[in-house]
Amino acid sequence: MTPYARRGVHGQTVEALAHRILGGEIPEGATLDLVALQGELDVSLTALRESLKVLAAKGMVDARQKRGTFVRARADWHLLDADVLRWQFEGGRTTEADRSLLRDLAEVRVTIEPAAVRLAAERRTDADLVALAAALEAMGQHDAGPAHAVEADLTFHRALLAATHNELLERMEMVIESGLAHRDRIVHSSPHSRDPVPAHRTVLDAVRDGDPSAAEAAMRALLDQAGRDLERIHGTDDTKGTGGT
Amino acid sequence: MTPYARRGVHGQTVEALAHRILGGEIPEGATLDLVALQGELDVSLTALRESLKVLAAKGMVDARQKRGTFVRARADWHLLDADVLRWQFEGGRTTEADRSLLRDLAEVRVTIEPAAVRLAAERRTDADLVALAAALEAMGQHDAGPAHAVEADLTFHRALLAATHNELLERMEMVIESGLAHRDRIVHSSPHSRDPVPAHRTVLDAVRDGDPSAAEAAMRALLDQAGRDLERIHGTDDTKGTGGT
DNA sequence: CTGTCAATATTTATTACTAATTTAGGAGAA
DNA sequence: TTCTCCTAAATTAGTAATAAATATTGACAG
Repeated sequence: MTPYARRGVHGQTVEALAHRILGGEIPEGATLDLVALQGELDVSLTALRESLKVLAAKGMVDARQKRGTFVRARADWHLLDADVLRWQFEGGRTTEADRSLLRDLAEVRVTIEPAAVRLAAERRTDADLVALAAALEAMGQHDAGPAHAVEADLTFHRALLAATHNELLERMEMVIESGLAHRDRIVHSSPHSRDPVPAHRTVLDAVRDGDPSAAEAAMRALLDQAGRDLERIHGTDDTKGTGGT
Repeated sequence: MTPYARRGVHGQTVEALAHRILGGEIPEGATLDLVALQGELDVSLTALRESLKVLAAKGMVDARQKRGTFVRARADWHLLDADVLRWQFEGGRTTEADRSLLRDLAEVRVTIEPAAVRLAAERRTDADLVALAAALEAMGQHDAGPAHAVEADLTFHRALLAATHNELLERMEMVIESGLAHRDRIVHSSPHSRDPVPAHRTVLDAVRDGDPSAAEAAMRALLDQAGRDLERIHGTDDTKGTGGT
């Protein structure tokens, strides 16, 4: 499920270290005291090193002989990595950096998704359409619980990216997913939520018709509406609002 | 420099494994015979495990008890990771998958960069403008060698992403970089290459003026021209062509 | 002042062993 | 038969101690 093995002591060690670094507890450029951490986290040196290897693979730390193991500059973090993205949200309560990340996330969505639907409209196969229709269907089942609806929403957007038949764009799923997940944390399943299905159906129709411009317009409308809804909730701190992307 | 520690025996092991998997030598879903690999690569079991940890962090393998360590489905690979991207090109000669990846890369650029310059035009600081101007300056020095020109080109586009002040978009650099690097391998520094500076200057001017629409248009023109040039070279296999993005 | 060489400290890699876990498969019950 | 639970084997996960490699530092010679 998760990209790296999250099982066992090792996984916990990775998470603990990641949270410390992403939370700023261990600042950029700091050299880690391996022995101290070893005792602190209660793991062996080998386990600690394997954990650091995972973080190194994500550009967060670098271990060099003599100089020691140190935290790399934030500019080197693989912020597009699914784990790094998740850790940032898990880390702490809503901070300033958190808010900034959220803005960035939204901007990426607005960048990627309209372009993606254009390609999807041009390349979608019948199988893609089936997947999209199924996701839309699932979104319509309001009685299956809020978690179900969110999952269906995500599935729809994932299917959309898959329909581009561009492997790289498909991987942007991680970003879209993070954005959606957090959005959901704010807009926690209000009973008065606006029905997200119609807007999504408009997108699907355009994709089915192979009309890139209409698809893009529909997607922009969808994102724009979601953004305004979110803003409204944020501003008034009122729990009524949107129910979907 | 590289995200994971590439030094020593360990780095080599990671690369070797990565190439085997990305090259299809070890197919998706295959379970790895750790002991066999250990002897084959001539490393200890621990070192092998640490290498696999790096690959696990990039979504390429998963190690589960009893079931063994196996190659994950390609859909799980972190294709947006700089290393994974690089390994794919390093792996083998120009294959069909390679060509497909190249197309995907180009599409991502066309998606990201026009949107990025819009943001850059709105948010660029004076420092950003200085960096952009410096990169443009460097591009103009035709006598400094082809490698220098390519590096300057890259620097320009990197500075552009930085000017968006969106950390996530900034990380897309990896993708842009891969695209540029490979483009360069095809368009190997023709002496008759078209001067890339004017098109880039148009972009810079629009960004300086804070005109998002003009900036986007200029970037689209730039990408479009580069794409057509590349296509022409590809089609006619003629070495004359573009000299910049 | 500069470059080479060696001392030194610290990480990386090896070896060998133990522990934890998970799934396959069988036993027994419904 | 089929489902559940339990046992057992297989394999990764983790520990610890040691050896090797390598980068930094300082000293010394050119």
